[in-house]
Amino acid sequence: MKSNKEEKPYDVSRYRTPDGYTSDIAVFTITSEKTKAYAPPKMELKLMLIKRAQQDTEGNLNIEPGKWALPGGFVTPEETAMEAASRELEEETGIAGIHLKHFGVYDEPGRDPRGWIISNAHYAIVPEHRLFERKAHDDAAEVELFPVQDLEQHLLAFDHASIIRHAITHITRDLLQTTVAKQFLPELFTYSELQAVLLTITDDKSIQNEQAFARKIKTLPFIEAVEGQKTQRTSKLPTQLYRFIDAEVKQSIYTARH
Amino acid sequence: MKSNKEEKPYDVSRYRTPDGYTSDIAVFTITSEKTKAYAPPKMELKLMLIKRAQQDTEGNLNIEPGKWALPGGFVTPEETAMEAASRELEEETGIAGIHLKHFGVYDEPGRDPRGWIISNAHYAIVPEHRLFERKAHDDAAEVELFPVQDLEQHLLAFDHASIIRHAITHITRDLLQTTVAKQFLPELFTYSELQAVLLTITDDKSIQNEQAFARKIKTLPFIEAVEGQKTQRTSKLPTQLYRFIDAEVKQSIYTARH
DNA sequence: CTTTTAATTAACATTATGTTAATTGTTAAT
DNA sequence: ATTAACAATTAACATAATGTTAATTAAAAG
Repeated sequence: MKSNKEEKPYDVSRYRTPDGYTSDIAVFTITSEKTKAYAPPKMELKLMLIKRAQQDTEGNLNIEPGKWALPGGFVTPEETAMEAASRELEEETGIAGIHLKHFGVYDEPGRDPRGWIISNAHYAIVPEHRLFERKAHDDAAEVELFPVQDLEQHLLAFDHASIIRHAITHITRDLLQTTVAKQFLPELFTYSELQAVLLTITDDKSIQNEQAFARKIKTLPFIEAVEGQKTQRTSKLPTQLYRFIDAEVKQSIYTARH
Repeated sequence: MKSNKEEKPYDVSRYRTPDGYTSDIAVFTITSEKTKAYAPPKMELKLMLIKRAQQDTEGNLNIEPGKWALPGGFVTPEETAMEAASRELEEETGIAGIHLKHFGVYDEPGRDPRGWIISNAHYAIVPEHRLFERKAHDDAAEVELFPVQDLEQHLLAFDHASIIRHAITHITRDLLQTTVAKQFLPELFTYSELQAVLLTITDDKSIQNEQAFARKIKTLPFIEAVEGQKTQRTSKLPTQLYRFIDAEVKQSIYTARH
């Protein structure tokens, strides 16, 4: 904030102020399908949306009814938008303590017919198994997981189509350029499980190639093999387990291979 | 926004609303110092800050006077925060049409003593030569460029110390992982000029090494050599000029070298 | 004519990758 | 007991990229 010429100190009443500040959440999960025993799973990235009801619980007509929308709600003055996201997510789905990341603000005039409402958007990563906790809580809205590919065809509320496109762009970039893939995986995982996560959002040849990827994972500075820990969940042959370690990742496009 | 149980449609008056929505801008420039003729310049990344006045032009006491702060101001309902950033930047410095990027929102309760004020933060890149246009406009506040290293020691307004740390983190990452370095350079540039820009924020060995970097630039898919275009501004030997081309850059930490 | 210097090229050992093939350890069927 | 199946792992090797050191080039400046 600069000291604006028209500004009187401590008096903000002269400005028109926003009619609301909301927090929206793009909830991603990866569903795993076991095609058979002792084989790596097929994975698919999905986004959770809720269907807006015709009317709220007080019987009032709802805005944008019947359309699919991101979960979210109004932020209160006692919390940050990220705290609100966490709270809303728990109210909506019963899931607490999950990974959240801010990725954008939506403040285009007219984006919300109710007034000047600013949306602070986050994406969340929920491991598939934690979604089972959800069932008990979905008392209100219709909730559904959509594969990220076929989202375009659905009728979305407000400017959520645009927000969702950005969310997918951001999570895709973060999966490739940060260690956030960790959030989709168990503490210990095999090379093929990590590979399956990455292949939900990329067709990179070096990641598709099993031999190359299995060789590469051993040299990554932010992943370590866990001595003596093996699993048979992806193959009959007991397979090495890995874990992410805290290591700064800063990769330059000017030194990387292309 | 979900259809909250307590929500009446089209009636937002029941919620407490923010007292203000501001747009702040971390204005970066790289200053070039020519140590001698026919040699690459020494470059340094700097951040522009303004010193908050004791009182505004109406003679009222100002808030957080004497502290250094990011330029910025209140967003109006007819514009986005980015448009406000662009407008404020022009009002403040007379510079129009420069590169802006959103990097965060600051909404911690109590961050601004004037009330519930949400800051939407951007960084801006201004080529050094465009700062000369500034002189005429700095009618009001004291403006100064600070090397990004020694910012910690200055007294900063509000939570701007924190915002500035994030701004530096983001521009550093973007310089290495996107082609935004383009914004600091002329249309055509030599390998040593690009190298000098990158070395303002990294000590990566492969970028420091001249031979390696000069060899590498020729293979980067997002940069092309401009046929027959050479310059002598960095050396006596006429030097090849390059330009950025539009090419999607998506680099994975799982395939890159470490 | 000589020195100076950034850019460029050369050379070569080292390391990483792409690719194809073989080996391993286990399950499950015969 | 033997064998087929198969994901993981290792091996092998040609190709490509990188790190490093050194030589060459072209122009300026004395």
